[in-house]
Amino acid sequence: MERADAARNRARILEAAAQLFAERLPQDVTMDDIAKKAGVGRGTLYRRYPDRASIAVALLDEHERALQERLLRGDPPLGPGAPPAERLAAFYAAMVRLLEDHRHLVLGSEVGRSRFETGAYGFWRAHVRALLVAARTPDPDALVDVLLAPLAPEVYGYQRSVLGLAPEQITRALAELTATLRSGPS
Amino acid sequence: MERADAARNRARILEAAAQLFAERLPQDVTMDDIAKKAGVGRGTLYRRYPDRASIAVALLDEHERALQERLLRGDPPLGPGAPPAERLAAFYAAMVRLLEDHRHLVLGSEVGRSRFETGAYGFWRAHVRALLVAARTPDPDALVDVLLAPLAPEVYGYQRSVLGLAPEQITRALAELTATLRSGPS
DNA sequence: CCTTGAAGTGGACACGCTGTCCATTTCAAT
DNA sequence: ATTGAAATGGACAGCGTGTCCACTTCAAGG
Repeated sequence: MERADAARNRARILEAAAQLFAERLPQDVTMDDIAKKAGVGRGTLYRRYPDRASIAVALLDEHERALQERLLRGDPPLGPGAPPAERLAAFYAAMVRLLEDHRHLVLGSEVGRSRFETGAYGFWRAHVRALLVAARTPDPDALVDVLLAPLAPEVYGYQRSVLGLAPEQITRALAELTATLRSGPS
Repeated sequence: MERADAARNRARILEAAAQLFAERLPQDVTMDDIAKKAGVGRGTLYRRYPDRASIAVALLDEHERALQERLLRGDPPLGPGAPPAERLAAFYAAMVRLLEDHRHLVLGSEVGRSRFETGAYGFWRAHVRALLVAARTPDPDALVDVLLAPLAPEVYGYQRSVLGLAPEQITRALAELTATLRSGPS
């Protein structure tokens, strides 16, 4: 069980980190900033979260879980039941939504480590790979990361912030990629 | 004009950096390492190259120029003349080749800054965008970065090093994406 | 060949961030 | 109230960065 002071500090840390991530670029938020803002010592911070990424992951966790749950057991086309190409399109749309709602957190969760090492990536990968297999795509293992690449937070951030594209435009462009599945084995 | 000692040191720096990038992960190569190995002071190094990325870019420059030249004026399908979908496939194949041959350099060229800021990305972007326009794809601006995303060095590195995929597999998977162009406006 | 000043050099320095360590404090179970 | 295990927080060492400037080297002109 978690001690009272521990729980209090955990909450403080997460709240402080959320604020800082919202107002600054993730790489400009230092562990010291977070500790200071949370009113907590360095050691306390490091005890739970070894780096920025793990804090962002903690903040993002519930949102990602919710989507993972819907992918596994939700209604079609996001959940099981629809044809693979449509499920992929629905997945893209949902991910764009997730990226849009938590852009800075997602960016923060990848500072330092590469996105492939995170648990979430493994889940998205397994999901899309299953869709590829269901669609009888040749060599799903090679295609899956290719199809996930456009969802990298930096790509999305570039499209939104620098190019000024609307989320719907991006979703539509991603939908074009599902032609890959629709056209069947080549 | 460049002074003799300046030219000598420039050569030393590039050679030292090339060796270090080859034997170590780019983020583990420090400016100090490069200066030390080149037998040059910190100040001298920073005078020409403000960061690691600019050194990697310098090393990569001629290879990227060569491909850019072939895209503009080479034979089809890489150069002008072939249908857009085939030119895109050829571009993918050439990029895989470039990534394979200079993987560590490409990775090094993106340490710190995001890949979208490099001059090279702008060129690849313009090229693919022109192909999309030629194929009468709706909203080329949204699709172009999506199609370039799988060529991010981290993605390629992950597929090669962690998953153990062969370059040909990756090229083939990328070729599937060109279905997006072949299927015509939706 | 010598002078000259501009270009180039290199290493010391200050700074900021990271991650660890441990003496002290706080908690909750008895 | 006691107690020891858990938690805390700030000091500390280490490392990499980027800057600064006294010194050196170059090459052009007399």
